[in-house]
Amino acid sequence: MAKKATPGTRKTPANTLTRGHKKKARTRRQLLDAALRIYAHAGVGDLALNTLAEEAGVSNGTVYNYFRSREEVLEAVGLELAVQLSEQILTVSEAVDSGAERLSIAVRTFMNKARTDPDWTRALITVVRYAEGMRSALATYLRADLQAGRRQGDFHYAHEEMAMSMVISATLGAMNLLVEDGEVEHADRIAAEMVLQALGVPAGEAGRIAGLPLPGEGG
Amino acid sequence: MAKKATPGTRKTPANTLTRGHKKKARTRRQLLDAALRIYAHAGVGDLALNTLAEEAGVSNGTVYNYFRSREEVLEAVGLELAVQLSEQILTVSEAVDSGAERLSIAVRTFMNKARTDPDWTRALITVVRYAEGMRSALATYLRADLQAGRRQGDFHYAHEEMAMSMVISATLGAMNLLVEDGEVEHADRIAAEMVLQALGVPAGEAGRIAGLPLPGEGG
Amino acid sequence: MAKKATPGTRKTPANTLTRGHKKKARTRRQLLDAALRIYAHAGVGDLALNTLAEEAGVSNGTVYNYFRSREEVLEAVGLELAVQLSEQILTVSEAVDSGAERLSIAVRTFMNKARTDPDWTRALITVVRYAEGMRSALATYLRADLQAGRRQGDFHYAHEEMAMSMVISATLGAMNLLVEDGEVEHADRIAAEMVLQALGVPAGEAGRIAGLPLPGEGG
Amino acid sequence: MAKKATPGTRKTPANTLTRGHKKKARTRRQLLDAALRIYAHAGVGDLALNTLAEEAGVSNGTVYNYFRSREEVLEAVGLELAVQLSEQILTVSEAVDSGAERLSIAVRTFMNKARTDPDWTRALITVVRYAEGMRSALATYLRADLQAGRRQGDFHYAHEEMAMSMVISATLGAMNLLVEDGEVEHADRIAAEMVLQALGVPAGEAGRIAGLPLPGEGG
DNA sequence: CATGAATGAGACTTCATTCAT
DNA sequence: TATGAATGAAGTCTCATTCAT
Repeated sequence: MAKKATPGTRKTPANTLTRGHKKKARTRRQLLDAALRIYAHAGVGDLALNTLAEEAGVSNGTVYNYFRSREEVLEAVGLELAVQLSEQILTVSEAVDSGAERLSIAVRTFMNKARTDPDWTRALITVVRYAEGMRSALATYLRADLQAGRRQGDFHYAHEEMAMSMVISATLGAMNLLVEDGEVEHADRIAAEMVLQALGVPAGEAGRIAGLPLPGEGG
Repeated sequence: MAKKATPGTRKTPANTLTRGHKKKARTRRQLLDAALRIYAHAGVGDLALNTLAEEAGVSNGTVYNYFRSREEVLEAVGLELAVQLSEQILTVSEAVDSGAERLSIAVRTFMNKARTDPDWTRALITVVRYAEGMRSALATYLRADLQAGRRQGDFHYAHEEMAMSMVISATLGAMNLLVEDGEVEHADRIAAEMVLQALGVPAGEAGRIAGLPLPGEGG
Repeated sequence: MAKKATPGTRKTPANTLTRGHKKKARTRRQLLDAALRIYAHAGVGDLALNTLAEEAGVSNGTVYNYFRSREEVLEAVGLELAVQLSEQILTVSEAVDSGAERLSIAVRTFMNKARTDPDWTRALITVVRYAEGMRSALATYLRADLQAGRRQGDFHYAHEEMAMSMVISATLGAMNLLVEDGEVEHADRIAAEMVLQALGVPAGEAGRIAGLPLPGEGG
Repeated sequence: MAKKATPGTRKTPANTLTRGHKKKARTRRQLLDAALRIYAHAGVGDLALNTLAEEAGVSNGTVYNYFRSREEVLEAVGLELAVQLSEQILTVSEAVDSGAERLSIAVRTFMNKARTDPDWTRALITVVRYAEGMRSALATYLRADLQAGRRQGDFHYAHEEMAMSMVISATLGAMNLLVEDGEVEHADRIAAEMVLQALGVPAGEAGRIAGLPLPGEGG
């Protein structure tokens, strides 16, 4: 057939260790990781399955041992991202009761993630745009904090869905700015402060909450 | 670029088509309008030139008399939308000096546009996502208002780019909510109020500004 | 891309005359003819559209300018064959009133067709097997003759559907024998005689009818 | 039957598997049975080895322990069906000497089989269409009856191959009608009568023979 | 022998683009 | 310029077959 490269077929002298035993789980992860890498550098529309296979180092047909269709790949990637998202959110702010503080921590965590892991962030933004369902996943975590903040007298918003929509959009917008246009000093605090203010927290209080040390930051 | 004629693209070199450019312009507009209609109901990835030609009522080959490639069509559509956007913005708030009020008017105008013209709104959102340059067009108008508001002591933001990014994202997010999830009472005022608050306007003042009658609303 | 042959694409120095004006109709016919040729030499399952395109001398995508899917190609080929079939049947036996004679003429005509045009016959057999609807087309013509023959006291059958099924099957079986196993002397008369007898025509009478000169045979 | 050896593919070199061939034979049978079930509900083209393995309850790789290729599976299925066919034919009409009666019994037996076991019948029809060699297997049994009937003065046919071809085709056609279009009263007798008449048996005599009680029918 | 993940050729289909009329 | 048939690269998906375990 005179192929030119045949990257992931038979010889693969280097990754013999990948030929182990938990192959199935490993391959699935390779595929999902590869998909996230592609998302980070291209749009959803550009996730071609042969590209995905190549990036994951498997052959064309292997993708279909794990997903029944292209659509299912996209779903799975979205789900994967949502799971990673949950971990981001749940790890942090476990011991915090204030809804405002929790929201601030969440916003700042995401902003910092955007700074330290632009690829993951780009993938997230891509998926959120594509899969409206992703927003629901985000909203689930958010809603509790919004309601807590309101109960606690910190938040004053007229319409919960609008509030959630704007918090999510604004945060993603800020993350996008960070990822695309480069560094901004204290971007995480600035973003958190604006979000808090948007929800009715007075400027001074918003600045104070946004300036609290992040849990685990040692301080 | 340096092509010699560039007939239907951008500059229309003034020597070629002094005659018969009437129909030409009309066909071009048909194509752009058709593209917007398609954008509204599908994504960018789904703008097939076949479909575009059919929607515009011309044959597929004709598209290439006006655009050199699909890419150029997308660019032109983005530009077209930017122009319509300018009209939206400039028409309104001409006689208003307060940056905060001007911003409020802009946000509310867009929100109302989202309510009354969902197709145009969907197209706008689609294009903004696709063409990052679109954000710049929006930012141009926005920056003046932000700076005015700050000069006038209404806005207090720490980082102008962050502020612009969040205003744009939040507004588009709110528009999207309106378009996809249906009616919200006073959505325009709620959105404006939140945006103003995010920029540091105290709650009461933000509510007052967001509640002012829109110019031309008769009131 | 380093393709190796690219067989049916551009050069084709011989059929420059096909580049004429009635291209569309011509191409469609090329495709249908090619499909029949393929049917004759392979089964329905082997009608790959790239094979079809190559056989027809057009490119891969051109097929889809004429048919929306592979399924539609198969349908169209079946229909085409049915039309040619009608012509076969209707041309002959126009002036004959006897149902038995008409049936005999039909059987013999098909048998002779099998002798003189094995490819067409193989294609017919292939399609009949594949598309059950084809049998209906045949049955339509047949039913009238069966009923006429019965009214005229020649046919005596207990169940019309069974009778039609057996006439069709038997005739196609005989055609298949002719096509696959070679020459048989007076195959047309033998087949007609057996079919008539199966329908209750006494042996002598069946032999007589089957031996009548065919219309247009000059005799 | 004479079948007990032939466990693996074709020749079974006699030295290899003198032990443990019990399970092997069982798996092979599972595969063949599964193939027949699939044939009954789909075409030959749809017999995917994946599906076959699943239907047989083994993994896809296992198929290749019993057959060297898909082609060989198809052959084996044809052979298997031929064997089952022999059983059908030989069981019946052992004590009958008249060729006409034997043929009548055979036709009626198959017709009844079509009524009581549509799956087997569909598989048979599928295989006959696919494997031309199957017709030979049928012809072998048939030829003896045809010749006996002719010797005994019952059959009068002009060409033995044509006669066999038509008997087989007509019977299969009638079976197909029964299987696809549902019940027909006395379908077996009607079919037998028509076949006998086709072979030159006078109507009354054909009716009488076709109406004889089937051996084992208790009559 | 059994398993089932991996492979890759090949089929179907879409669509941006070209070009003769 | 307008037309629309033709093109072919590229993508989605299937499935017979191989092979390490």
